[in-house]
Amino acid sequence: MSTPAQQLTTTSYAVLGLLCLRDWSAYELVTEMGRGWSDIWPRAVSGIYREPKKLVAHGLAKDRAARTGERSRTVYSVTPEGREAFRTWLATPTHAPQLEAEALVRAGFAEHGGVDDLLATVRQARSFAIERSRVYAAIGDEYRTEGPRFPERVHSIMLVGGFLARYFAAIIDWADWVESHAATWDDIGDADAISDLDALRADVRARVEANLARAR
Amino acid sequence: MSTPAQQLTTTSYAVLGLLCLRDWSAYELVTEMGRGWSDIWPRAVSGIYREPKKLVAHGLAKDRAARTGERSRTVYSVTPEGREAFRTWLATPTHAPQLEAEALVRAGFAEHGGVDDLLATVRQARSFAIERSRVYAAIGDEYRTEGPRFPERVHSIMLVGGFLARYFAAIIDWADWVESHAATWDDIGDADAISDLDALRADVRARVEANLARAR
DNA sequence: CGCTGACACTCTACTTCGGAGTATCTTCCG
DNA sequence: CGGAAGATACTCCGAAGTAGAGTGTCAGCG
Repeated sequence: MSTPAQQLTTTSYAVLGLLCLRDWSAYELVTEMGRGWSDIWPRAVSGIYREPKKLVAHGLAKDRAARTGERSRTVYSVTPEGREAFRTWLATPTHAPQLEAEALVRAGFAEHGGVDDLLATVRQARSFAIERSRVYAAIGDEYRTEGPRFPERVHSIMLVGGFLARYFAAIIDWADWVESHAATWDDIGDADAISDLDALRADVRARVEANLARAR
Repeated sequence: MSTPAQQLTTTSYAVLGLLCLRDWSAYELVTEMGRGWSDIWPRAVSGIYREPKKLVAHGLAKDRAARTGERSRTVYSVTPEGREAFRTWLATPTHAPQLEAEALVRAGFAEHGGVDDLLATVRQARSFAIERSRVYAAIGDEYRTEGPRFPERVHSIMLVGGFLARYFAAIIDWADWVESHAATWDDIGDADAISDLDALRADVRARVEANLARAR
């Protein structure tokens, strides 16, 4: 038996992780990845539909046809080999996080626009973090009223929640910091016109050094 | 003159933003994007080489051949239309940030591996944040001893630095929080075996609610 | 009852992007 | 001088995203 040509990726393992929890139809996998994982592993719908097929090709999952009325759908389940492969993957080194923050690209060239542009950008980033926090607060409420969907793995979910809460807090904190300074700026085009530049520098320096002070 | 087929992307505008600062060879653009922007807008080298050509096709930049000995290279400069297009782009709404954090995928399925796997993952994420903070501390030292490369735009750079310092702090904080809990776990396979699960929940809840308390 | 809109459910073709690899010239250092 | 590192740029192929397509189900409304 030859190795299938398509390589398994982090996305493959994320889907495999879901299959280790229960059987899912392809649509359910798409919905679950969109609802529960897109803040830390965003993937296009088409890509998610591809993954379980790859897992089947690798022998890590099995598919079966199911029906809703005359409507056909495919349900995927994990194989023992799949469980083993997932456990093995968890023991491999992790890739570094990658952040794509267009708002930061814009802030990094703020001098080419206006103060209003910068403030609008910052407020959009802030709104994003608040809205996402709102979604997770609702999930927390749901857990407390109806119980978690997978009670046996709540501790793992809390680890993710703890990260996201801190990540969104960092965005909100940053946005407020920028706004507190930029709102006083008349002219953004030249650093010479920024009267509180030293305060900006001092904040950054103190925080970077605080991070380094936590090195082991 | 027909509109070129390839659409301009955030990467296009990031490169255009650099061109607004000075002329750059393609190699210099690749180096600069890798050094100064990859923590907020990571892009493959091959993709960056493609961008200035697109800008030229759109009339936002011009290219000219240059030489080092017999070695040829291409130097790109911004056009007035390019400057205007960049200014216009800065006034458009920004896309939400996107984070791909494999460590979080792993943490989110931690119950399928061992405590050691989780701790290793968390420590790798922590090391990443410390190392990146170290790079920015060195850049800060360089700014203080040799002066910034673009003194007129230091305030914009500080805005990016302020975000990254907070982002890395969030990662370090999260890693220490996870480690403080996970190091006491014997069995990670079932939430029933997690004696400090309530502390995990309380941390997440308090932080999510603190974020919401900052809503406007 | 029939129609419509939203949802359930899935896929494909094409384009863009990333990573790995390639190649050649230039400079520096032992 | 030779080798390593840097300068300089590109190609190829697989991964991933976008846009679009299609079909069944169900609830609500005229």
